[in-house]
Amino acid sequence: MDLHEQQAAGAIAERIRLEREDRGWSLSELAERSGVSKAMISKIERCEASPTATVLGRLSGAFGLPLSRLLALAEQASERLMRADRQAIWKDPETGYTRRAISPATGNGLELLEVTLPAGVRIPYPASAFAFQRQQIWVTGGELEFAEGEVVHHLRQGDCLELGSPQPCVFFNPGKIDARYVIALTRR
Amino acid sequence: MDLHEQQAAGAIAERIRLEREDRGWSLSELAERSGVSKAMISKIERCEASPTATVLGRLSGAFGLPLSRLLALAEQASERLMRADRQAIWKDPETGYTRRAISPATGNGLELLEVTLPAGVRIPYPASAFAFQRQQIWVTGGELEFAEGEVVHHLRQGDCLELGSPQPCVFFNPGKIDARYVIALTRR
DNA sequence: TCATTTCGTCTACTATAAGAGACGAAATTT
DNA sequence: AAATTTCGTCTCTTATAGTAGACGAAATGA
Repeated sequence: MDLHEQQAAGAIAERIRLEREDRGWSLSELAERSGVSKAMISKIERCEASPTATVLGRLSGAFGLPLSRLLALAEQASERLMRADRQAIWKDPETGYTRRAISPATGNGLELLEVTLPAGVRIPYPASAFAFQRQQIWVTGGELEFAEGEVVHHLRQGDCLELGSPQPCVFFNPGKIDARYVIALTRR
Repeated sequence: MDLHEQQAAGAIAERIRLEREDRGWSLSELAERSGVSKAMISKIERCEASPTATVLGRLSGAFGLPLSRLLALAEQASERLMRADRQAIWKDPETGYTRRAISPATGNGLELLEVTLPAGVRIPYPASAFAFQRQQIWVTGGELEFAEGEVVHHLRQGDCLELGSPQPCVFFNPGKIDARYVIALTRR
């Protein structure tokens, strides 16, 4: 279980306890309302179990919240300050492509990602990935060839590109050294 | 498993398959990227297993999406037309309080709920439940005593109240017959 | 045409989520 | 103060989530 998941699990646990206590419900009461055993809810709140989608659905139902909203609240619950050593990092085992989530979960829809793209690596994205967001790409090191639909942009260190309407895109590093760039995006 | 959960599970399954296929990834490829076995991903996509929060976290990580966003997309994926017989209903076993989700998941932030509140029943909500939404209450049958912080509103059939700033609220049915009302709310 | 690879499903097994009920601590009642 | 209730945790069992690897079908290549 990596850092990202640990945070998620802990945040979900806290959020469920919070929603329950806000309503003044005991474990037994929530158990009765949701149909999930109180032993299980206790374990979930203490991070001793990872709830299934089924159980999360029942709990969010009892709270009268859509599941996505319960999760969003959980993610928002964390700190406004995200220390460098707590930022979630994800690395593609195959290409060495690395993505670091800079922003705290409380991003108010604004997210910063720092990406390292090894030389020669090509990363395609479907148009749907850009459907509900605006984003900019700021190259901080190396060079990047960014294909936005049919249009190809050659970006060098310091360049910053704002993306247009959603299109299938490809990130490609044509150079001999790692490319580094920052993605800034706002949701919706 | 009630209707709400069935839909959720099915929608999650579809969404995961969609995100995977959009990226042109095979089960093996997603398995490698996410650290979840391809057998498990196959079961999840075919609704033969309910993924744990841990596994959902790994999958959303591989897609580069926050978990709440993946779930939100899953919920949005359903039809624009929500047939009456497919609307999720939740009933409090203790009080008989019933809530029906009228709107399709594609509500664009607009949700309609129809509530039946039995005579004499009292339902409190914490202020936090109203934090990121505007809502109105429209009484369609019986009468409703709605306490918004210190202020108490007596609502009769046909009345419609717009809620103010977030405060702890209480729904109470002072009458002798079921109260029925519609909640219209916009998120954020 | 036959071999090789790739894909998703299936089988068998292990790890763990989930439920039923017991238990001790704390609060409440009489 | 003793009895009763309420609360959250713990124990034990069962159900099922999750993994490793085999398998047949389809696609690809020689």
